Amino acid sequence: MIYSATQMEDTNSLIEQRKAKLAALRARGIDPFQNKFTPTESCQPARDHYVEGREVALAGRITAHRDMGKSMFIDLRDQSGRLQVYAQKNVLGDEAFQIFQHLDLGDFIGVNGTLFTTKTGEISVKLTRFVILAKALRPPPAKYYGLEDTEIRYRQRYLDLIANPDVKDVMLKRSAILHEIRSFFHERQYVEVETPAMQAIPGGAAAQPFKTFHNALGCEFYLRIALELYHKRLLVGGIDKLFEIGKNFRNEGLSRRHNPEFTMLEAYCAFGDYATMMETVESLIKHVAQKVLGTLIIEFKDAEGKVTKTIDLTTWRRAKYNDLVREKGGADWFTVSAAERRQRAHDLGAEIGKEFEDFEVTNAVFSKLIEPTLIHPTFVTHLPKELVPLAKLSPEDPSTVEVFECCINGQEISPGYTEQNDPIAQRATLEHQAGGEQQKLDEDFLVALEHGMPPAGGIGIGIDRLCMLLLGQDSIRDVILFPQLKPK
RNA sequence: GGGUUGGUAGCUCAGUCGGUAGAGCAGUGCCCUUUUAAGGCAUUGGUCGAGGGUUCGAGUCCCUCCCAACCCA
Repeated sequence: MIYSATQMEDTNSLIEQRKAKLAALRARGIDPFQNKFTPTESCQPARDHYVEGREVALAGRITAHRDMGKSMFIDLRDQSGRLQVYAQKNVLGDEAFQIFQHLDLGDFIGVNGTLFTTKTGEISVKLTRFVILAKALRPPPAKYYGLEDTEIRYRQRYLDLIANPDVKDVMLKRSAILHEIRSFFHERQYVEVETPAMQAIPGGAAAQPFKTFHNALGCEFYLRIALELYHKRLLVGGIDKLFEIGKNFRNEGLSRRHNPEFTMLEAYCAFGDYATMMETVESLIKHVAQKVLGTLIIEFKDAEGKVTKTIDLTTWRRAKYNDLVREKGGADWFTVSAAERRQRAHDLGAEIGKEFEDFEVTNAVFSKLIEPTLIHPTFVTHLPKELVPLAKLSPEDPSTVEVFECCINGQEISPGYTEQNDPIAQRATLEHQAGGEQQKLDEDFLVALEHGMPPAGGIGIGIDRLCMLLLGQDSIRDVILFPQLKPK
């Protein structure tokens, strides 16, 4: 007996029991933490290439065991899937079989054996030899209920990945989405770039930054809130088509749709404009959906698996902002008085702050009453210039700008622009934004523009939100492996 | 920041009116050589999120705080 009752009597916690087993193994000269074991294949391929009697070596985690006394079944799991292993006392010998019987759920082992099919028709491995690769000192979550506790799921995501196969599937698909985005842009001869995450002046968006300090340089840095300004420097430098997928950091509250660090895609195309970028966004998302999901019809399901919402990515509507507002607020919306607009907005149910300017009243109607209804892809174009002060005016209607917001599932997925390349106009808007605080003005960026930036179209897409959309997840935390939580 | 709900065994959850903290699974021991949510018998396991209060007595009632989810801003 290597595990006597007396060895265990003072060890009543599950962790203590496992540590006692570890000590007992070591006492027998067995090191249950091996450096290497080379499997011939993974579990699923072994199953796929079934030949009765074929010798295999497999490695994985024990996720279930069924002890029959003088024989025993375990489930071995690796990333590819699960394979059953059958151990027999008369094959292994008394001592090895007893050690095998005392393995725990969660232990990693390597096995050698031959493939066979059980009476009940399950492809299995008849064990001839095994080695303990890593002993688990803590018990895994229960197998049938999975792991429900949201806090443990997010804080200890590895347990979530072990217990909940759907979670793993979402995370693997997120990886596939990123792969397909890169592949799409590479196919179109875009260059993938990397630009600084630590910036002396955080620009390109209006958001609260995180601050940090560089000891050797003796100065403060901010974590970037956008990628844009460095990308435009690269357009000046002659990199005509570029994209970056990187983390942005915004010092704001957390919610179902906000994580303080999030992944952003930005792409710029010299000699393109906002219309070029509409085509790009449409093609990109169609490409990714088709490759990763195999369909352009996205279904959102509730807990019972019932389809609650369907989004059709096959047709992409293009509509002017003012036209959408007129559809909702009346054909004469822009000809009545500002006071009348305020009254109508209120009557329609938009919340209007007392200090709202006229364009903000209209935008409250858009963002609260129109945008949430844009379920299927819609490019909203020609936004009023007050809303997007950095963008270029539309030659056909100078009260609007050459901008789009791509809305899907009732929210903005991607904004796109004809980028500002007039250094004097750019300086004016940035100086206005800085409010006279010279230290907030990115002079280096303005100097770059003065060297000449080609006309260009640009887009940004929040990757986390794109993943939520494509993978049918309602919370950003369910598409991020380690979402931000308050430290305990 | 405000509101709602929740936190009890490793996991999933009960816990009535304030009266000795429970179940299933997991674990441990015994039986069982083709099981698969294996089965049978026995059995261990608790800072009831933390702290304070009321009470003869608090998982339960009151207060403060922590963490999380959802809704709102």
